[in-house]
Amino acid sequence: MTIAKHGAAGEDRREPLTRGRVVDAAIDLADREGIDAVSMRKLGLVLGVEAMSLYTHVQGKDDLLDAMADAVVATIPSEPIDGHWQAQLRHTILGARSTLVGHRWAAQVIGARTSPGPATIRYMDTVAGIMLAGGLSVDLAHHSLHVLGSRVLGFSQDLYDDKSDVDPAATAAMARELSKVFPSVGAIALAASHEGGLGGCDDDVEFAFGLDLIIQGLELQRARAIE
Amino acid sequence: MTIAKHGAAGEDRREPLTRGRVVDAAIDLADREGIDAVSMRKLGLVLGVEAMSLYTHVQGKDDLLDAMADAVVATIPSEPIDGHWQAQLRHTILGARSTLVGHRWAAQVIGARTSPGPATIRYMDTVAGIMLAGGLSVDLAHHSLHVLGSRVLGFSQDLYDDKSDVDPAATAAMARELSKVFPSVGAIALAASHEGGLGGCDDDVEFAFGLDLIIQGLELQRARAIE
DNA sequence: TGCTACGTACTTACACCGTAAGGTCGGTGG
DNA sequence: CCACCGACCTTACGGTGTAAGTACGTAGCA
Repeated sequence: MTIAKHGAAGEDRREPLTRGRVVDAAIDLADREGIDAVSMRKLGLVLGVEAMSLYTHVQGKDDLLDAMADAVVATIPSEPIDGHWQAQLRHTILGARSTLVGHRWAAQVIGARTSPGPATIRYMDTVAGIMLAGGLSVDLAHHSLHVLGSRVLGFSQDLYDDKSDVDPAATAAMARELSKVFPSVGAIALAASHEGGLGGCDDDVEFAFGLDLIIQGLELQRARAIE
Repeated sequence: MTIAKHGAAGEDRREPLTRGRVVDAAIDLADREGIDAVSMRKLGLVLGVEAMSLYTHVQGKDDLLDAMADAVVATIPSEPIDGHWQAQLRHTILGARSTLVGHRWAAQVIGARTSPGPATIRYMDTVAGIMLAGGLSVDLAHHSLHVLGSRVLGFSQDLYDDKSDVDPAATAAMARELSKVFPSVGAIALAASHEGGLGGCDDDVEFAFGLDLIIQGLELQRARAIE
């Protein structure tokens, strides 16, 4: 009765593939057998489809990995809690970590991506929002984002590529655009695009900032233990 | 006159391959063309050798990657500087970072490895030594190693696998063995094997420790900016 | 000296990978 | 009705890691 696909008898017709189903299946496969087991052929097998059919919903393997990474980040819980900004921040970051721990491949994949997806930016906006609301300066929040990003994700991901082939004006314009949807991240990006010249961040500076933060904290702990 | 290999005319005979030459060439190739360009065939091409010949000196691709990672870590400068432990630590970590920045693929590769090589342990021993000499408790030094490790290498690498199929006694024995060559790391491992029960480290605890260190540091910065 | 054993390098072959190119349906809008 | 289109399949190409088997120069020893 119902419309049959191809040579099927007309009853076991599977529901059509979608980008979401492909990505979800890939995540599932990675969770079960590791990220290396995620190949187009094996993924097709899982979905009862030829490998090449996946390319109608996904541009290529890289696009698939991007989508997987962002989909995982999208599942990070983001309900705010009460309390001062430090408790909020702690809660949010631990939530992110526990999500990533549930997908052991995720941190590695996210780290290999060149630019963050929408969910990732959204998450950064949440974190940035907590810090700005807590009274941290835009500048300090910016540094913190780098430190915490590298803490959670295991690397430091720039919001913009390091490529310097864009002029500051264009970068600033992009940052303004960003602000409409993600005000906190936008504000940070806007500030960075003004001072940094090229809109990028100096990785060396960010690294040293985080390092000094840690060393200073350790000294505090040491002194506290002595006393 | 000299002994010719195979069909060669007798003069252009290349010097024999060694594990070191293979690894060095692989590092060179990765530096120039990225880690993805490092394939057994391409590496063989660079060395004027068939791909399979590499397997005489390297157990497989994984072994090669392990060796590459450890070789890079081995080039981290380790000359101590004068000053208090904080300056020493800062100097050492920044040195490690600048080495890793020179091999952009390295952090990713190290992160994907399952256990650290000798050079990596040696480096950890240097860092641990600075902290212990600086007056940090073994426990605090242990936590710090985790925080700093994940800061430099972009991940948190356990000294032992998480597998709990070894009894505490054996782990402790291994730690004692380790102490002979690497006293500082050994001391930490020994302490961990006593308290942790299974000799492993609780990743969640380590993560929270580092996170709190950072948050506490940020609050300090915030307050300082206000005043 | 001759013979053996071994290490090094080569050849071949296999199963897998990502994906370019093109074919074949069924459903839909003109 | 028909032309189109999107989902799916088929085939094929050049790449990957590596298991297995082979050839050969050298070292050790009789």
